[in-house]
Amino acid sequence: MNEERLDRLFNETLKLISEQGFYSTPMSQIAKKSGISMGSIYNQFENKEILLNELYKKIKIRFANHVLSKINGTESIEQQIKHMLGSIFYYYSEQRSEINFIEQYENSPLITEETQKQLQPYLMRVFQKFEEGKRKKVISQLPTEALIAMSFGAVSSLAKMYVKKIYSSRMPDTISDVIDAVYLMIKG
Amino acid sequence: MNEERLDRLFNETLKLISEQGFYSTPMSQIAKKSGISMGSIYNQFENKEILLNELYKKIKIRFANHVLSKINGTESIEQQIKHMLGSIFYYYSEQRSEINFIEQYENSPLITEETQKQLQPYLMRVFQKFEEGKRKKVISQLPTEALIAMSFGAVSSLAKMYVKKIYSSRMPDTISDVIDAVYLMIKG
Amino acid sequence: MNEERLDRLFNETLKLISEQGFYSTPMSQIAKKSGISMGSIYNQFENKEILLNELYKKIKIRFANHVLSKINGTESIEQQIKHMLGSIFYYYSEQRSEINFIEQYENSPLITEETQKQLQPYLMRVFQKFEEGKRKKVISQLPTEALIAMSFGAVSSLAKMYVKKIYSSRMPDTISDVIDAVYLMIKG
Amino acid sequence: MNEERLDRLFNETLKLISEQGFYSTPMSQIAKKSGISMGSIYNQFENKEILLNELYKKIKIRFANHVLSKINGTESIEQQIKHMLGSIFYYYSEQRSEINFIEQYENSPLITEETQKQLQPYLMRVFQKFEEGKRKKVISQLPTEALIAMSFGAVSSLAKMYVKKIYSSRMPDTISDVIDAVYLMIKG
DNA sequence: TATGAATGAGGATTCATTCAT
DNA sequence: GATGAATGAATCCTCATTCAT
Repeated sequence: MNEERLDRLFNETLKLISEQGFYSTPMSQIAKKSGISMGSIYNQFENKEILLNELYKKIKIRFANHVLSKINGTESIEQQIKHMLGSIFYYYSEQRSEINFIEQYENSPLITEETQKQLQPYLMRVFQKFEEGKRKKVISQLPTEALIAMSFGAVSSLAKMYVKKIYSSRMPDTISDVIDAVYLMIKG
Repeated sequence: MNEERLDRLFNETLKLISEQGFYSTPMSQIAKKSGISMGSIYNQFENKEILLNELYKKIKIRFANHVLSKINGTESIEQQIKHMLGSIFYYYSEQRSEINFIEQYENSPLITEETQKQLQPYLMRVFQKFEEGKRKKVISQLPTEALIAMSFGAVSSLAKMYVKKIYSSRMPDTISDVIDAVYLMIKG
Repeated sequence: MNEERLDRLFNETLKLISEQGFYSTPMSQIAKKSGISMGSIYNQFENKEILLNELYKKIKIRFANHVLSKINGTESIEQQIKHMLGSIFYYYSEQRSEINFIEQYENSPLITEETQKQLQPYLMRVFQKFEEGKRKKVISQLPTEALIAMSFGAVSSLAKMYVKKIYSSRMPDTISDVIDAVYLMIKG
Repeated sequence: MNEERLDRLFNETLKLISEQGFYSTPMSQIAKKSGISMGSIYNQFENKEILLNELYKKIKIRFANHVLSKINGTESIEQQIKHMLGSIFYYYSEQRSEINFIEQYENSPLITEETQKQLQPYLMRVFQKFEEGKRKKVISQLPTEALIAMSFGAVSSLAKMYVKKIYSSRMPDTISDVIDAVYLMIKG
């Protein structure tokens, strides 16, 4: 299957599943929407579960790269971490299909230890950045994983709430305030 | 259906679904495990979706009550909020089936605006407590929903990570440190 | 599933498969013809393979009982064996569906050692009858299994050929001659 | 398609089907194992059924020639017939794949009258040999087809039983005894 | 009200066959 | 000729739901 077809398959699958859920999206519908026959899909992916797993990895890596793109600079650690948090917020707010898919998948029995492990390398650079911050004493000495979980969890929850409009629409004005607050938490 | 049977039904459903997921848990299995016939289940709940929705509400309310039980005291706002955060951490760490079910449900197409609204009253008291903090200037003036989302998001992410053992097992020692850090974030 | 329905299912399955073969007979057709829904069939039999296996055992036992019914008498060993051979000939000639099914099954990868073993007890009495003949010196001292295989193989081949009409239709006249000939073989 | 490729195709097909059965052996697997592309197979054989039919005829003829090779001699009719029976026994015992394929095919709905007729010429010489025996009064006056069916059926059943090891392993010692016994049957 | 056998629409998957290269 | 990716009809099987007892 050439790249163009594969892309189409992934994109349509993502769209359908984020709208309808895994189990309300039959393979036949994926085939129809993407214009790829079921036979070809099964030629490429052993079964539905594997298709979804591959899609998950692809999207998760794309997300990781988006966040990582903010930590290449020569800025201060504080600026780099705040940029990361900002791009997480952005991704959660804007890339609704991707985030919806990721959260469905991560809370389903489909996810495996194995898959999680395969994605670890992509998180390594984030990890190292926080460790660097700890060494330089610009952030708290709490366990690194804790700092990452707390800050990423805070920002993503915020963004999800924002999108759900439970919280009307004043958010954009306060994003940088909010990220400053989150940074206070990890600064200690 | 008497209360004892209903409880049994809910408990077994929760257990099965948290282990296998919604779509890998047939009604027939629920009937068998709970010792309630399928006829009786359908007599009580129009269909599977409604059964799950009722179970979701029941569990979510139980969770809310657990957290709310911490804000009845005469302690300082800070103490009360820290207790809430602590009980969220506890719940996420210990009540695995409940949390797993909740997260599956909230990330599935089964959840509806309607259901979310029905649960709003239970969050009202949390909301009021944060508002009180803002009035008394002991916490930040950021939007209340933002403060709640950030702090609850930080603690729950932390707890989930802790459980997954990505973060080995030193966590219990640092829970209060971590909660202190989260409080810094909302204190502003 | 009550006995009447089960009988209907077995009979229609037998008929369809002997006409069309295993793999050209979908479960849906079996369901339709027998008037039993697919759900009910799968409620009773885990899968198609198991349904066919059960049918095979049932038919094979019926066949065995038909043959065994001839060796209860007080006649001479020779008479009893000749009667058995006659009833094999009859069965192969008349019960076309049963024989066709049995031969399809025994030459397919569906048959298992296990199934063969389960049917052994039904052949025991035949075995003992031949052993008795050997003890009484009325038949050859060749291995008992060989005597059975040879004589049953001869008669069944004969019957199959007869049915296929390769051999026109004079057979009925000579059945007893033929059985006498077969008996010569085992008499030694 | 050159002869070498065709041979490879037939051999691999035979092997696969004798191990897995017709319907558990996809064309794609045959293509892969034989190293012949599906396109080439379909270029040579209109469809799967025709491929199998051609293979059947090829194997059946090979078997027939093996048996016929025993009746060219100048030996007595008795010796020639016994040699044929011996070679049938040998073939059934040793050429497991071929025999398995033949029996699967002959008991499936794939076999046609037409195919059977095409193979008749190969049996003609066997037929004539038995007729000669009848004329010379060295064997029974039963219908020739009956004599052939009985004797071939007896020997092949014996060999199949022997292979299945139901009958442990003493057989080789007694083959000639057994063939003598079979000859008694046709001698009358 | 409780039961659970019966139903059949719906979905995942397979595989013979085609055809553009 | 040779290739093998692409096709989609056909099949097995599942499971939410019903209803006679």
